[in-house]
Amino acid sequence: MEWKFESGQPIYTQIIDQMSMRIASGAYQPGDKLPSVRDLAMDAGVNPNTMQRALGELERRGLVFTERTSGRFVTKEESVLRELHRELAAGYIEDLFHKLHQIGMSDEEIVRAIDEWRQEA
Amino acid sequence: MEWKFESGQPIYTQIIDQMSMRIASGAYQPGDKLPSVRDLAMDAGVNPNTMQRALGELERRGLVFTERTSGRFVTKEESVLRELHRELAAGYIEDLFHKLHQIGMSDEEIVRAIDEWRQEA
Amino acid sequence: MEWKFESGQPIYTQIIDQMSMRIASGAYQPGDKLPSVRDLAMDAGVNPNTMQRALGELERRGLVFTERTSGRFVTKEESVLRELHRELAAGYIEDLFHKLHQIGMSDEEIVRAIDEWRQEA
Amino acid sequence: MEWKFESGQPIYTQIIDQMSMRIASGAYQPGDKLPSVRDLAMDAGVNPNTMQRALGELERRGLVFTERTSGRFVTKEESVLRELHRELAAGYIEDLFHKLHQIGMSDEEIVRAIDEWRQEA
DNA sequence: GTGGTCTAGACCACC
DNA sequence: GTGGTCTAGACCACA
Repeated sequence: MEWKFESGQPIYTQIIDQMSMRIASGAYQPGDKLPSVRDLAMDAGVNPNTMQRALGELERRGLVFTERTSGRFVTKEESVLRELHRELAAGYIEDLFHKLHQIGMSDEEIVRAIDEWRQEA
Repeated sequence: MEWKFESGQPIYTQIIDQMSMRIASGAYQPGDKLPSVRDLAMDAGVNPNTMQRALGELERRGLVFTERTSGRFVTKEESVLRELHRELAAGYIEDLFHKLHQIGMSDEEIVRAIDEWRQEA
Repeated sequence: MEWKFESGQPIYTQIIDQMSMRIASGAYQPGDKLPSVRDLAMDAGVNPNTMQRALGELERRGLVFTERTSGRFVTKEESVLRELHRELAAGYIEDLFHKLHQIGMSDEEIVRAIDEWRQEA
Repeated sequence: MEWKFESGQPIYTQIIDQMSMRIASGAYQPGDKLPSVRDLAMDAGVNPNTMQRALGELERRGLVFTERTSGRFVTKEESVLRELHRELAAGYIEDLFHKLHQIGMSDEEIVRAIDEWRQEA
């Protein structure tokens, strides 16, 4: 499991995104215990406070929950996980359309390009 | 115009991608003269050699051409630009499918998600 | 049993309030022997003199009484306990109305809010 | 305007509560510019980070909004302010019932005590 | 000047 | 050991 950060965006939001991805992809399964804040922070090479902030936000979103003295766990709520999938997909799709709009493609051209790509692949 | 680099991938390939994007988006128009290697390198905060290498590759791909005495220019060949668009679009589309496959979506689900997203937006 | 003090108010009055609450709530039952001044003071983390002063006031109010040789005891006088309840209740109710007046609610609105709260809960 | 903190509860939550109270009471009017994070922090005698955290939460709740370089302002959304009043009132009322339950009063006795208190006052 | 982010390091309560 | 909170101090982008 690797961390990859790019400049120009807060690290804690990038952690949120990458942790969300890991949960959505099943790298962390529902009910799994996450590594401790300190371990995650060391692994990502960031300050524990920064990791804590990201995890706090993930908790606020319902993706993880905390048991005071034993650790953090991935939620088992299916509805939350379904919504996570929906939001991630919407985000990535929006990114795609945004980038392709930038190079002058219309929605119709994009849809056509997707169809063509699928036939090739 | 800003440069954004992420760790974990060679800088010069990232420069190639971003320069390609600028040409495809029209930020650099066909026939435009590019800034000097030294200026581009300073602007991007990279070593001139790195920028040189990236520009060499862009030239190999036909996106830019050099006139010995006066500098580098964006190609005016429409076929090259069309192909650039096609390749960029294919790359982004592939990225999208890759990410969504990672979170367990099938091709059909992805296509459906795109349709839903377009209706919402 | 925990002690909680806030700045901005004399400690000994806060002790009086919290001891009153314990008696009213039955944490200390009528006739119960109280811990020694020294133990109470240590437990609360205050100077024995401060605790002594608070206990003196509780005695003046009739909530506790002293038997020279054996210690301090919670009163068994029902009338005193009834009055204690009445005063505590009045104090808390006054607090509530004070706070809600501060945010601009009239007596009628407060009563209505209480009714609504009880229906929800 | 004074700050009062009690031990046993995180400072940042107490700041949230007290700032909410100030907004609800009109001490800060809708649209008012708040003092800067640093000024508020100095005034409250806490670290700027702690104040920042509290203000961030107030923003998440919609009570204040930020204009990047000019400061933070109290929301003008009436619905948010109405909801704030409702929540504050509910919280205080719940506190009252909780405390009075602790000293053995039933809901009916509490309501009766409130009526009696209002007649006396 | 403003808000926003990040690090380093400390202390706490809980079990 | 766990998460949670707090401080001190730094740097950034923006205008």
